[in-house]
Amino acid sequence: MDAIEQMIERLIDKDCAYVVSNGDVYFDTSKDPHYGEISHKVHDDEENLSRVVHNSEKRNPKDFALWKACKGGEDICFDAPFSKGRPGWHIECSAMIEKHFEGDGTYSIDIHGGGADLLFPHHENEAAQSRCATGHELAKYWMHNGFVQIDGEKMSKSLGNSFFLKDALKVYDGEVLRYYLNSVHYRNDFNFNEEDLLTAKKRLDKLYRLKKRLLPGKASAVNKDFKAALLEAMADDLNISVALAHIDEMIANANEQLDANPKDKALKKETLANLEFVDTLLGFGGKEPYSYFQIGVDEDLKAQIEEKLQKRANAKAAKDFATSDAIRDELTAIGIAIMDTPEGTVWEKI
RNA sequence: GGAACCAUCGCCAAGUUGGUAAGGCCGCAGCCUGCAAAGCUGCUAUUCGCCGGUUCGAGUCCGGCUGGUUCCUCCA
Repeated sequence: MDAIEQMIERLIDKDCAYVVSNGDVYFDTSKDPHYGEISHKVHDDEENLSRVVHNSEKRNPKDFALWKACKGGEDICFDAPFSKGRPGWHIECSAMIEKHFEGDGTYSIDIHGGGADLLFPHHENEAAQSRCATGHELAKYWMHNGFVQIDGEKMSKSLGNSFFLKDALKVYDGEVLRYYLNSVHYRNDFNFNEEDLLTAKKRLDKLYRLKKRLLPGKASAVNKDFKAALLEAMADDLNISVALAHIDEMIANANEQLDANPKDKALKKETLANLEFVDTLLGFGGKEPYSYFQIGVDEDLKAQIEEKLQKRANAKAAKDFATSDAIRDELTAIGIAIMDTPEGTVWEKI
């Protein structure tokens, strides 16, 4: 509260803010030549076209409250030099940032993020009051993310279409959700649906299948070109799509080379290092691959699967393919996919 | 009513100094396999919502239209 009050007082002293008759304090947007630059709002005096009726004591239609005077009754109020009341919406952020971040004299902080709905008026106002109070810019970069929608609709409790991660996590590995949610550029709207989530899972699955081919083994050094390509993509305003494309390409190349030479230790070690780098940078691919494919399968089911696989192995050895295929169908029916490899049969929960 | 952002292959999605369309899913063909699955190879947008304009050249710039999302009041 002290920091808030001090910042408001400073704005009043600099004539960037004014107190009206009821004790409200408003920021004078006309005193800030850069007002509107973040949200690309043009200065227009045709504010009477707005469907909103404004406080008549405002000097300019876009002036906003730094401090709201106490309305009495149950209203929570604080004592301040200008009036008894409470802070406006935006001032808390500006005050907090100034108090806790040193800045470099040009910017208080490097990056300020938030949802696209906060772009205006919140961030515009926050930036304006900080700019006038401190004499320098609040943030070097403003990043606004799009919204998560459910089947084309904004996710909200009132629409009844919200979901909780804890429910999704019962069915999907957390990394699948992370991969999916991060697979689209942060600024775009994100239409959440299970079909696309499954597509994301298929992509992550490929990474983990490759990892199965790499283990056991130790990582050596990450491939320089691969690392550079990923960093370049992410440095370009977090271009995750390009980064994921590089990862897909790396996976395909590794698989191709392993097909040609399954015992290429140097390749395995480097690829393992590549995957470790992906995990460090993007937060997926770091798990033990067999457990990744077994989420949601308890010990009981696991034993049943192993038993069926043993029977199938016996049938295959006896060339009884009718039986072995029947067992495979049984497993498929309960969501277990199997694949025969030179090292034996492995299974995955789909 | 005003404003901002967005609109690319069946689906998801890159493409910011304009130079001739990444990647993934699906699908098709092939290799591999007892058959599959997995993996690999090849193929799959003369075209970027629509209409104009600028330019030697536009998905990329400008204008208009259509469609979608968001903001323009309080609370944060």
